[in-house]
Amino acid sequence: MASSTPPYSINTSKPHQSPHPNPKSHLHKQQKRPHRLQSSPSMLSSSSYNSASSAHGKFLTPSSSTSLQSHHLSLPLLGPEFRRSRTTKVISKRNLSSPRTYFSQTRSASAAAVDITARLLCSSLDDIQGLKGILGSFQHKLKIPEDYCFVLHELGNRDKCPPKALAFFHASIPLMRNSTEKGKLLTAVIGILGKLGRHDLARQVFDFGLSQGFGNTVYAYSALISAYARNGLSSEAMSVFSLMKASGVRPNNISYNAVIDACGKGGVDLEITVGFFREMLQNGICPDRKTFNSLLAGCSHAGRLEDARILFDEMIDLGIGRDIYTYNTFIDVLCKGGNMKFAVEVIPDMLSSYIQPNVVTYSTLMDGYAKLERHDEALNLYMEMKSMGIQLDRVCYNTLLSIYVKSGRYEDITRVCEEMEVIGIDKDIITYNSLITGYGKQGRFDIVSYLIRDMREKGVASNVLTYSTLMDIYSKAGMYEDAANVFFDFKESGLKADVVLYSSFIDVLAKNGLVKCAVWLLDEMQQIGIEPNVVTYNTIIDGFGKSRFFVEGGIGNGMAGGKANCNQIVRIFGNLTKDIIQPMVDVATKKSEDLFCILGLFQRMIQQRVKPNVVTFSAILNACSRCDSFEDASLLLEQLRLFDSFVYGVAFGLLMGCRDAWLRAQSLFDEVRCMDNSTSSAFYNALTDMLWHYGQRRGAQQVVLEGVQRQVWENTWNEFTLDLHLMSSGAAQAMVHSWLLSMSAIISKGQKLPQVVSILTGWGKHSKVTGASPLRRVIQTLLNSIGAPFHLERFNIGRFVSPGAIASAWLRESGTITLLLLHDERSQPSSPLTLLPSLQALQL
DNA sequence: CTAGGGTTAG
Repeated sequence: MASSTPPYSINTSKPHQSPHPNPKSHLHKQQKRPHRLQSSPSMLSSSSYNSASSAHGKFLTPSSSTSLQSHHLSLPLLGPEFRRSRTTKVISKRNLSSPRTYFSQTRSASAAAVDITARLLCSSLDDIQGLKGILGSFQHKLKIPEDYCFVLHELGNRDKCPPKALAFFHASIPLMRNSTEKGKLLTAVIGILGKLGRHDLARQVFDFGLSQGFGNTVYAYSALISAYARNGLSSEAMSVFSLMKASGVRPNNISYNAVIDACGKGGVDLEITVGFFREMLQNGICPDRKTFNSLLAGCSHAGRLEDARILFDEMIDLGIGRDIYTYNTFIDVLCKGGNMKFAVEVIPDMLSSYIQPNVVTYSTLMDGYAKLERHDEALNLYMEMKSMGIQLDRVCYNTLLSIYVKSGRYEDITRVCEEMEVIGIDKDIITYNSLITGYGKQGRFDIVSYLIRDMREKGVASNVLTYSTLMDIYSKAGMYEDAANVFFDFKESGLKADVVLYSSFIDVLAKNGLVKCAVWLLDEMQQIGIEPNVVTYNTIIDGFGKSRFFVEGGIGNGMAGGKANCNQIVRIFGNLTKDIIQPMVDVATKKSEDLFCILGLFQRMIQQRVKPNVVTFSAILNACSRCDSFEDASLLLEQLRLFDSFVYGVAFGLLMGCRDAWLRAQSLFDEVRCMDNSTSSAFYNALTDMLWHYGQRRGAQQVVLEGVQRQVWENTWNEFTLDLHLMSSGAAQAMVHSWLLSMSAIISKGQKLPQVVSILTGWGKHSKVTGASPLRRVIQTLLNSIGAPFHLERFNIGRFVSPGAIASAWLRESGTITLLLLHDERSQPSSPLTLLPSLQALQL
């Protein structure tokens, strides 16, 4: 095609994924077309993953760097010394030995330990004296240190109250007889605090141990590394690991496993993670199955399917063996890549190794299907799991809930909640966030408020996702002031913001045309070290020209050059919701300032190497439609060239009425069609709107027909019914023309129209007021202007109807066809003029 | 010391 490879790929992959764009494609949608298999199609061609044809020994020698493999780990992961230094049996056996469990600790605990635990569980927190009293009365019966560790574990597992565990620790330390015993208690409390998500307290108590001279042990360091690992704080874990070595404490295999685990979870570059692994080998410490499982999880996180498969195979070759964790992690890698076919094929493999799939296996697979929107298959697995007698746990319930939320099966949400209640599974923050999303989507803000109160009562702490979710649901409902208040509440929460939180609030601002405010927020987030991603930018670009309210003194002027200021934003939103409509000082000035802002954004995107995707293009096209002049729009469109000359060529060509652009447009349309419906229809809507807006009405019509041919808008076009509810106003208007023309063609062939022909506009997707659909008004105006004999149905204001006979008579009138035919304001001569097939079919 | 779940643009 006429394109050179664009400097950026067009895709809508999530920023944290590592895309491997199909080099042939301009447009690429990750969610629907997982890329992992594309990069190496033969990778899993055998149903047996450890077949002889697989990559034996790849970890032992640097892999030959073929183009397909160059992005895989080409590493001598295991040097020859590893092979010699161990027999596979020793490692296998070590892994098979029963792990030290909570159960074994329970057995070692004395009756007194069980008693004091019960007492402490019902004692109140603020009563430190009481705690000391209880401890004093049991002291002589408690075994040191085992019983104390047992109590700590119990408090952690059952009470889930970090301060109480901490208080018990501090009260118990003086009772320990030496550093070793103190160290054991310290390790226990660090582990518990880490488990409870309080890595901050874990660090404090660790530092306390160090200062008191009993913390400088391999156990304490490992526990702290693991505490950070659990909470996804990989850099902290790595720095503790360094500190450990600097303090002269030699890491053991648990320390290495913990740091490798932290890296895998925390999204550390896989090469760095593997670096720890190599170091481990160099220091003569044997990796075990957990090491490999953690490495595998690292591959999963990084989306490196091929590396995961190599590891998965190597585990057998090296005699490490696989366990349920190995299989589940590997299945997860496949699910993350969307390769469900292969993911389910792992099950027979597991069974032949006498490992039964468990609730984790099922929830992984269910979620894999759900991510591909294959909800039915996900629910089938749920049924299968139930029939196998596998009890759902909290994670699995949450997975199920998210499937119901995504698929809009709201009545099932209630059922699942009741079921959880009956079984005695408490909702956690993920459950609450899902429920908030679900009920928010239904507009049940009463239930949302109840959920927030309920969380507070049950002591479940909100997290940053709760706030982003709330902002999103309020924003989608047009409750912008509520959305803004969520952001200000967040600032007082003391939680750490992330890119999604900022993007959500920026979206709220952008939806109200507050482009400048949005850019201030962009600055603010960068100042506190949060990098914007393509979503952040797309959101702002899309906000251009959306201003639908006026503010005293103008939004720009009052705060020009200043920083984002909460009070000012509050004031703006206050005015917004009070419907204060005051004349803007100069609307045109604001718009040109905003345009300037947007142009600056493109530069920032390029500087920060944020890759635009098809949504960026849609946003730019929409922004063009909102420009005050053709010149401004051209200026904006020109920026598209920086990103992708091919897409630019098509858009600009169509805008200028170049017939030649249609050939390239065809291939662009085909690429867009490979993406999911909402993504592609948004692009068609944006492109059509721009063409329509700038007078290229025949061009707009052609784009719409291309879309119809490719079924971009589901079931939009029937012979006698037109459903416009998924279309933008330009697209809808172009569509009405085409549809009426096609009916006219039908009539001219001698066919009769049915009793009633109708046009559906829906009620408007994001309209604040029911029935106040802008689309409906646009269509009404259009129908009036051409004198089409349609009227709104009495009890369905989203539907225009006309008796077939009347429509037919109107279409037969002499001037009607002329009215319906669309023309371009600009056209440029083309080399052999060809009518598009879609237009020929309509005999236009 | 190892596995699975929740959020953003169109």
